[in-house]
Amino acid sequence: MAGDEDLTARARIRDAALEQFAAHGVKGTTIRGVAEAAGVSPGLVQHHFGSKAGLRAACDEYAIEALVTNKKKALAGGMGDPGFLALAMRTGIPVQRYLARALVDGSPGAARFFDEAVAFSEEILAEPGSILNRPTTSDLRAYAAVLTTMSFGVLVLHEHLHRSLGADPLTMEGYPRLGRAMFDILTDDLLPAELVEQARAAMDRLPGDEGEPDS
Amino acid sequence: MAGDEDLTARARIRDAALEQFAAHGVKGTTIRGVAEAAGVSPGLVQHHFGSKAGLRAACDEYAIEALVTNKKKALAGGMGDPGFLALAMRTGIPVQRYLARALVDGSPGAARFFDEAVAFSEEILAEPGSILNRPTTSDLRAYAAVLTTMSFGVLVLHEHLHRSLGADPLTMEGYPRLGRAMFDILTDDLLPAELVEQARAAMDRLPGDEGEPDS
DNA sequence: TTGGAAGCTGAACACTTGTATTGGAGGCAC
DNA sequence: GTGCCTCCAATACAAGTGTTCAGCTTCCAA
Repeated sequence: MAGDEDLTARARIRDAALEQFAAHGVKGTTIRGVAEAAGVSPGLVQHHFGSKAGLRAACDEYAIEALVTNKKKALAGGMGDPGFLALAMRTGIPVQRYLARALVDGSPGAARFFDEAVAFSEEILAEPGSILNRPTTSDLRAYAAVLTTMSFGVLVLHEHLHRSLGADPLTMEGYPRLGRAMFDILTDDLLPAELVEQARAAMDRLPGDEGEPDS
Repeated sequence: MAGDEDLTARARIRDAALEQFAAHGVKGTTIRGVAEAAGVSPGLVQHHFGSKAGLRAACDEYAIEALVTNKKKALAGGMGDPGFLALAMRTGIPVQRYLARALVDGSPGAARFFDEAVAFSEEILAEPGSILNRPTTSDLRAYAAVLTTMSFGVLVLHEHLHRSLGADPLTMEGYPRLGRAMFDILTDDLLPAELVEQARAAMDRLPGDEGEPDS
């Protein structure tokens, strides 16, 4: 927001688009809206990105690149983190919000991003010398996928969490409550053993399920 | 899909709209598209619902009502469930998908729905004689909110889970893997005690956080 | 039979959308 | 200066949008 004038017009357009896409979705944002937010003419958006699809592709690329860079930094910094969580905390908020929305709107980049996050999770979970305890599951892939989904879910629905908690969990003010709650949930034995057994048995009786297929 | 012809045109329009809203978002669905899917003329949509906003409001109302009805049935049936989860499984898939999308697109109905789900979760968690173990947290509200968010997150991002797992977790074929993974995750002590302590301490050092505010 | 209300259609209107085009301003090599 | 490039604004246009409206059927009570 501050110091926007330092950026090139192209960068300002990209940033504005990132924000608009995140806030209103792909269909909901207009070239004209992005142009106005960036303080340029609609024509310039076309000039730099060719089309709305091109603009979105540029946002995808930028967001993923920003996230990868950050991930490398986080890992190099040596902070042991439970997969996505700590990473997400350190990454630019606009980028996160953009990816969260892209995940719902269905961009190819976001899908790739999600899949990589799952693979990364699975890798960490399987690692013998991991910081994490070894998960007790016979279906590591599903374990990783669901864990990833839950993490991203918090991102995607942060607006509702904001309303419910009174502070945006994606900001420094709101994050601690979210983080503590997640730790509590992941640490707690919320489900009584009998209930779990009962539910597992029930699911075993469901049709169309034969063990855990995997590639 | 089958036997649609039995429904009144109004109901067919509503069902088609529910599906289109879920699939393409509010901005992405058109009156003409809904009309075509329902096999009626665009004019009839206007006739029955007045406007696109009216159509959406009707979908909101219908979806929530369908869910509430189902919840009552589930509770009356006496199946102890961990809040939303089992409930969601028994509710109509289109309704779920619609609400998931509405949660992201931001409809008043969906927001209310989310808040009620949090309240319901909190209630069950606090209940002394609950089927669940008592959660160990000093911030029950955040606990319930995050738990709810995670559950809904699975719903919102089910498309990606589908891609990652090879089967839609919202169908009978795909659900067991999702369910088992969720149980594993909620049951596991994934995070080592030292790591949790360390992270909690780190969050205590964050600025802008004074205990847990509550209403 | 008649009248009117309800269900329903298709065309038309006003507006927004993405995109294409034209052309101007400012720097830079020659 | 001249030509040429990039950056940029303004306008124009075709497609798609929500919405309106006149008129058609169908049904049912009086």
